[in-house]
Amino acid sequence: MEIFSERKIIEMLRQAGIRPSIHRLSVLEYVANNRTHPVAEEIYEFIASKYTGVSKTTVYNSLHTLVEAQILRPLEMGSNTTRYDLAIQKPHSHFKCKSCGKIFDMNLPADIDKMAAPGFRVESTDLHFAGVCPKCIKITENK
Amino acid sequence: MEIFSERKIIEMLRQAGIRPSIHRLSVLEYVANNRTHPVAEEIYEFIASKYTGVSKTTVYNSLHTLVEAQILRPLEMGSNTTRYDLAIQKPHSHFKCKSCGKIFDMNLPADIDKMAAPGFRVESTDLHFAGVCPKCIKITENK
DNA sequence: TACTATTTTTGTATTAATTACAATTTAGTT
DNA sequence: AACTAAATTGTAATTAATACAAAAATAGTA
Repeated sequence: MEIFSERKIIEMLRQAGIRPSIHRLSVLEYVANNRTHPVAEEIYEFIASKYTGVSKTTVYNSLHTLVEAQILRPLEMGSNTTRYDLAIQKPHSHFKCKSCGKIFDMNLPADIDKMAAPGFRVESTDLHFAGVCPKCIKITENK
Repeated sequence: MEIFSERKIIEMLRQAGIRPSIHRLSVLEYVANNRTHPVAEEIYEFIASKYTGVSKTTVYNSLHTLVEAQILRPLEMGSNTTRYDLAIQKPHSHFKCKSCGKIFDMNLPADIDKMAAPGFRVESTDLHFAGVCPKCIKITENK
C-alpha cells in the first residue's frame, strides 16, 4: 500500500489551498496511511495520543475541511457512524464483513455511472457489499 | 406504483411469522405504500397522526422486526439516519439528489455481485448515486 | 369465560455521534 | 510589533437510536 510522506501530505493540502496546520496534517496523515476506513473517534484517539490537549472538535473540523476539499471521502457502512477514506485514489467499492466488521476495498466497474437513469447528473457513486470475508468463512466452516 | 392492500400487508406479516399488530401493520403499510424511503421520524409522525399515544420506541421496534424478517431493508443515504425501503421488490439502486434531497429508484445490474473479489460471500449489495436530478438541473439552468 | 403465558407497547432514561458557537490561541502579513 | 484572518478549544446542545423495566394487550388453553 502506498505510504504518503509528510512532505507529500503537505503538498496535497497546499494544492487544495488548505493550510497544513499540525492537527489537520495529522488527521490526513492518519487516514492516508492507515487504510482502515477509520471513524472520527479512532482518528481522534490517534491524534490525542500524539499531541496532548487536542479537541475532538478539531478532528471534526479537519475532517470537514478535507471532505470539502475532496481529499477525503465520507463513507457510511451500515453503522450510522461516518468512516473516512482517501478520495485521491482509484475509484473502488467496499465490502463489509458482517462477522469481523472489517472493510475491504474492492473493484468498481468503470461504467457504473451509466446505471443511473438518463437525465440524472451523477456526481458520486457508492457501491457497498456486505457479507462474509474469506477468513471468516473458513472459521465458520471449521466448527 | 403498486399499492398494497391491508389484506396483502397482513398476509406478508403472517408469512414471515410476525403478528400483525395494529402499529406494526401501520408501519409496514406506510413504508410499502409511500415509496419515499422514509426515516423513522417520518413514519412515527404518520402513525402518531393516525393513532394517539403511540410511542416512538414502538416504531423502532416494528422497524427492527420488519428488517429482521427481511420485509424491510435499511438504507443509509449520506445523512447518518436510517431510511427504510420495501425489500420485497425487484433489486434496485438509489439516487439521491443533492439539491432537492429526494431519493429515486434506479436500475441495478443483475451481475453486480460479481464485482466483489472471489472468495467473499456477498449477502447484500447497495449501490448509491448522488448528484442532481433532471428537475433540479433544469431549475439551475434557468437562472 | 377465565386464567396464564407470551408478546407488544409504553415511557423514561441513556448512549453515541455530531454540531453549534463563542472565546482563545496561533500564524501570516504589513 | 501590530494587525488580521484562520485554527483550535471547550462546553453545551442536538439528534438518532437503544436499553430496559413496567404496563397493557393478545392468544391459547383449561
